[in-house]
Amino acid sequence: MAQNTFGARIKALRTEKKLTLDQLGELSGTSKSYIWELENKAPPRPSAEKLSEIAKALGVTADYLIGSDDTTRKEAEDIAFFRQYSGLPDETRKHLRDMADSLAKMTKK
Amino acid sequence: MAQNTFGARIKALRTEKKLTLDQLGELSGTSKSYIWELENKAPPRPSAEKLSEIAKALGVTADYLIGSDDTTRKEAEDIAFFRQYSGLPDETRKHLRDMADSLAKMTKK
DNA sequence: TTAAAAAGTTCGCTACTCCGAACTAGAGAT
DNA sequence: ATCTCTAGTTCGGAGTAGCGAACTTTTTAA
Repeated sequence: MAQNTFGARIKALRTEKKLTLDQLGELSGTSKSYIWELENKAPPRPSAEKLSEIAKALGVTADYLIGSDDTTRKEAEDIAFFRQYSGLPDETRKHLRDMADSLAKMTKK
Repeated sequence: MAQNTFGARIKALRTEKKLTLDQLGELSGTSKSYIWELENKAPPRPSAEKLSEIAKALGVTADYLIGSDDTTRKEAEDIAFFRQYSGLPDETRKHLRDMADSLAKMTKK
């Protein structure tokens, strides 16, 4: 059982994505033992670097994981997506927008 | 002279807001000596907690300071604002939206 | 059932974060 | 020129982040 908000959020996201400790460790440039400690030991005080990499690997913002503000998970995912989108090349962004249009039409009628 | 992107961004924001090392330290729950080290020593590896508090004090996102992605400063400020806005009570948000409307009209004509 | 593989847990150690306190530089007043 | 106030800089050390490697538990395969 997670001992803290931060750990609980990581664990929730990790298990939902069906990642093992090892896999998330690899994805975020850290170790499985440390991921486990973050999830289960209190209080966790990761470096900004680790936090950022873990958040990126899980597709949310760092602030959501920290829980420093009351950003909701949905918001965190949206912002993370927006950020990723902003960094894509022009053509890819257009591609994405087109797909969004199609999807919007499908759900509308 | 700042020795790294991270430090350069903090320094730029701090001096722009006319804050001293001491003041930013106070605002972000840290010390002036440490703020100075972040600005001038390489490579800085602050804890997530410190990073988050400093970002909040400077009104930008943590990810912008880290420079882990290519989020622009404008984006970082917008996102930080959006986040803050989202956490405000209904009435205050309405208030803000009204003010935005007025401002929009003024700039339009 | 049981052997092997995968996932999770523990722990000791090294290296680095972060602070306080002392020091230096600069700016203004007299 | 000197005094004072403020801002910036240096540094030693306490405490902890984060790792690897060994260990335990759970899952999978036969």
